[in-house]
Amino acid sequence: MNNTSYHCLSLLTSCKNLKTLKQIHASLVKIGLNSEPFIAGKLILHCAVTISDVLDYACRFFLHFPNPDVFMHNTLIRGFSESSTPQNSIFTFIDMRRKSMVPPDSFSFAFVLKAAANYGSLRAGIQLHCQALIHGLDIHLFVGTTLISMYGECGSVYFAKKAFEQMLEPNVVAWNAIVTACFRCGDVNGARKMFDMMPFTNSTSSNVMLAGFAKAGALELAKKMFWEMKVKDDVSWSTMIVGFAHNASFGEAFGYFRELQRVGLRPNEVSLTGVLSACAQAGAFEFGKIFHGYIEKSGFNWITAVNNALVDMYARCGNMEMARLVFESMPYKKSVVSWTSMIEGLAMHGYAEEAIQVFHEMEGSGIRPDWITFIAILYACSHAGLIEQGCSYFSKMKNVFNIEPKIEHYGCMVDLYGRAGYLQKAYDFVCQMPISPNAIIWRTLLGACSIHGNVELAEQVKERLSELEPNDSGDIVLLSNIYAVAGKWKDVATVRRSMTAQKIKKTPGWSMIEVDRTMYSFVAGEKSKKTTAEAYEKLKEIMLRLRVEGGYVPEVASVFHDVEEEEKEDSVFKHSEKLAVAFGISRLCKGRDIRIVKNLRICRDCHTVMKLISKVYGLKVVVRDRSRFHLFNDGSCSCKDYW
DNA sequence: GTAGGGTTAG
Repeated sequence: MNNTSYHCLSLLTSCKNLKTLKQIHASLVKIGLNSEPFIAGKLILHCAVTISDVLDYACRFFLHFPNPDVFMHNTLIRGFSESSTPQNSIFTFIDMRRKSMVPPDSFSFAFVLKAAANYGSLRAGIQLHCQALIHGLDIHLFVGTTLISMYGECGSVYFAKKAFEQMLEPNVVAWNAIVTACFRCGDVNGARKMFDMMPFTNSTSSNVMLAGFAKAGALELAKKMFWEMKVKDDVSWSTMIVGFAHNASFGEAFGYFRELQRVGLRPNEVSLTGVLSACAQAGAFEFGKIFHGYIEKSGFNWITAVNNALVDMYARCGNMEMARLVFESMPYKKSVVSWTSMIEGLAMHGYAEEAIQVFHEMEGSGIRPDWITFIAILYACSHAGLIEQGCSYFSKMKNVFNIEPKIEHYGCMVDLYGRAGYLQKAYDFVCQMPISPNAIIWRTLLGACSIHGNVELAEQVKERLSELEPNDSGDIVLLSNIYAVAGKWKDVATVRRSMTAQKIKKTPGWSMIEVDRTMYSFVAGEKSKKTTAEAYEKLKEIMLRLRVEGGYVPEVASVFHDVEEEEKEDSVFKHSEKLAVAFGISRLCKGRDIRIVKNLRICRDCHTVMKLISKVYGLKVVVRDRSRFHLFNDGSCSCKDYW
């Protein structure tokens, strides 16, 4: 290789964006080096892997290259395997087998199997396994390990174990892979068995177990193992903290975070994202701000993942100004997660237009939206009643971005039509879906029937739901409420009786509020706690003032059963968000916003009460319910009563 | 010149 080639190579490696890359490519063409296999390989490696989102360019270059070698094929296969269209990785592999004279090597299989795993296609995985067998590469150590992981990710623990058994000399990585595969397929006992049989011990293997237990929700097992571990590295601690956050054990997430510092370790970026996720879910705004301060001080604000967690935390704590500030001052390139978090945050707050604008900015910045971005944008449209725009994004996703809609996207579309009152259209849409609808899809439609009081359709939908998940308390309560609003008390009674007979309990509603850096939770109808008693006292006073000054009339139409008016009032009076807001008014300093997080959807009556409180008491109330944010200010809500 | 197992946000 001559000096010019070396010069071109070093230019390539330092190149960071498509514009410079195009310039280098042009000069390569000029001096005739673009057909040099080694240089061409490096060029394609750069487009397909190193610089993000220039895969199209890599592909075009590849297609025009006379006889691409195995390296170039592998690189393109690798680039597609991590993209939002892993199928293209498999197509490239097939093309290589059909058209090219170069046989695949162990790298080809490692990459293309990863694509099958990312695509979640067991069928493709098995066919590729056969191909590997034909080439005698199925027993290759790296290929074998990738086979195990692929089968695990495609949900077949049986094939994963088979692939493991066929390995000649499995090393520690292969053992860890089979344990992870068992966990991924929900085979916790299998994972434990394999772990006990392992001829190696290192801390990675134990961390595999911790992560597996935590993901399976077996926190007690994870804790037991964690405390028995002689060497706990920072991954062990981070794994526990993230595990707690995922399982809604927020107190323990914070506790372990403190403890890791107490034993003399420093928090790393993963443990920080863990505690931020706990803050985000619990709506712990004050805690979140403290962690933010720590992140700034200790220099973790350079890490994209940490910033993304901050954006999400602020958004879920109802502070979009701070979310935006973090988002806009991110030092490194924003990732697709950064953009999506921002879009979702805006959408949750009902700022649909802004969410759409950020989506366009994202397109302009060259970051390709992925399937979750589309969920966020469809959610924004459905919650703002932007039906035409929602439909156009849905088709754009398929036609422009080549992203195959998943069941979640179909769910958004059902919500889009249903919420806006096009119930028949929503129903037809469900019937024509190419994927068979799951319980969530039908439940979305049932929710729409509830909003628009369509009893007939609700009954049909509930029947479908009963086939899939017969004992879901939420569905039964929803149907009963639909009957109640329609005044069909006989049907309400029948539903209630069957619920009692089958011993189905209603999911208790809870609300949380942060006062003086302490989280207080309230449960509907609960009377035992001291804080609850305090809240009840204050609530009585508030309701009286709302009646006198705000002209409040209780909205009790959806109350569960046909009882006297006074009793109905009493029933909505007990809702946890009312207790939380009363507690906030009683404890928080004047002028402070009240922020509440609730696990279920806010009811119509509570919604009215919050609006009146914001007017009569002259304060801002922010309620994050199961599906979105409500910002109550001066007598109205940011959701414009559309939720 | 490219690869496999553990924790990272939406």
